[in-house]
Amino acid sequence: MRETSAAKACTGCADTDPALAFAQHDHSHCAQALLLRAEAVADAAGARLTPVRRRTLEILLEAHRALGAYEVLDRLAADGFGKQPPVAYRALEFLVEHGLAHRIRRLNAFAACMHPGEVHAPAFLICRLCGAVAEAPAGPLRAALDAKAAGLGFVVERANIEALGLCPACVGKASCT
Amino acid sequence: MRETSAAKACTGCADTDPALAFAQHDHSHCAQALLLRAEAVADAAGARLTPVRRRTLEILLEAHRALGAYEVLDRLAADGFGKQPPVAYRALEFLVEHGLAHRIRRLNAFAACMHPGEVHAPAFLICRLCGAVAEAPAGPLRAALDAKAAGLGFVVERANIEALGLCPACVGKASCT
DNA sequence: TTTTCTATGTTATAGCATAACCCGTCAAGA
DNA sequence: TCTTGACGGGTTATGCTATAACATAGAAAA
Repeated sequence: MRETSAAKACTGCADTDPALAFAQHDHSHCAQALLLRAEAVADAAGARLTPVRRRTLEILLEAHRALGAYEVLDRLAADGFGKQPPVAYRALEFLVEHGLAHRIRRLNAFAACMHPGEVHAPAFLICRLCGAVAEAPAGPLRAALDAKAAGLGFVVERANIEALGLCPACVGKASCT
Repeated sequence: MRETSAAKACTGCADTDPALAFAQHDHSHCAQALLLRAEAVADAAGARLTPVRRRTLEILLEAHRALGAYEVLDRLAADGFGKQPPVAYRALEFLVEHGLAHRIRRLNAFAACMHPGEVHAPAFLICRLCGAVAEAPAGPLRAALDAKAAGLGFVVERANIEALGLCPACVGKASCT
């Protein structure tokens, strides 16, 4: 278990200090809270958070990092769900559609959303050394993008903003390169 | 040929009016100019724009849209180059590394860079109906992203900003949906 | 209850990307 | 001149990512 060893108090991955995005912490209770929020979000949308879907979200939350679809699939299969790719892809698609997870294209991977329910345009910060992924609020960025696009007559519906670089923990290690 | 039918004057895809990003135009001479610029860029970097690499760039320029690696490969093979995936991927990787082309992850595709040599952080506007891709300057966005990341102790090295939506030509068609 | 729609599972296949190896070319140094 | 090493480009083979198409079961609506 990656995350249980860190005793650092978790003030909530979900909705408080973004500076904790890269901090190691025990987030089991944030995960709990996020699951509850997910139920509410799905309910509000008239969608059903079925067992596979719920378990898929749990898997993403437990991993606390971005997982490939096939990694998710393996864990679903181990839990007695179907073991063919569409099982994972469908569940993940559902989560992404309802804003409960995000797809990180640079990694061909998926990560649980840390702010479900809120309207948000996230930017992802991906550490190229340790693979950690943080979800940073990008409202202003998104607004700027929309404005820029509007100037060209383009209407933005969805946007991916993904940055590759070094996280706080790795930025030191890499400097000796 | 997609682009030769449009008689609209091309004031230069490369370096002038971004409003032409989505305009159909005969860009054969911009392509010529971009190839020259590419030679200069490669030369300045001490890299060699070999026949395969040059031809790959030409292919992207001729297509005037994003091409999958296998599409590029087919055309390379037709021109007598190797016909195995690594041939295309290596050439494309070279072009991307030297800022002569961009990888558009949302499409698993590659497109020629319209502003080679300039330091630029492009944002891509992808039309979900016609598939057109425009490269919009995103300097301010990138600056904002860097600042946001810095606040979290993250150092951005590369960023992808990709927007999915409707281009000027398609925004009308879609309104009746 | 019957119908209908949604969800889950399957098989099969398509599409994207890279590892590992071989060989030829070219330039620098022995 | 010969050798050596870096680089480029070609190959075979394989792995990873994603979706199409179809079958079945269960929930919701009529």
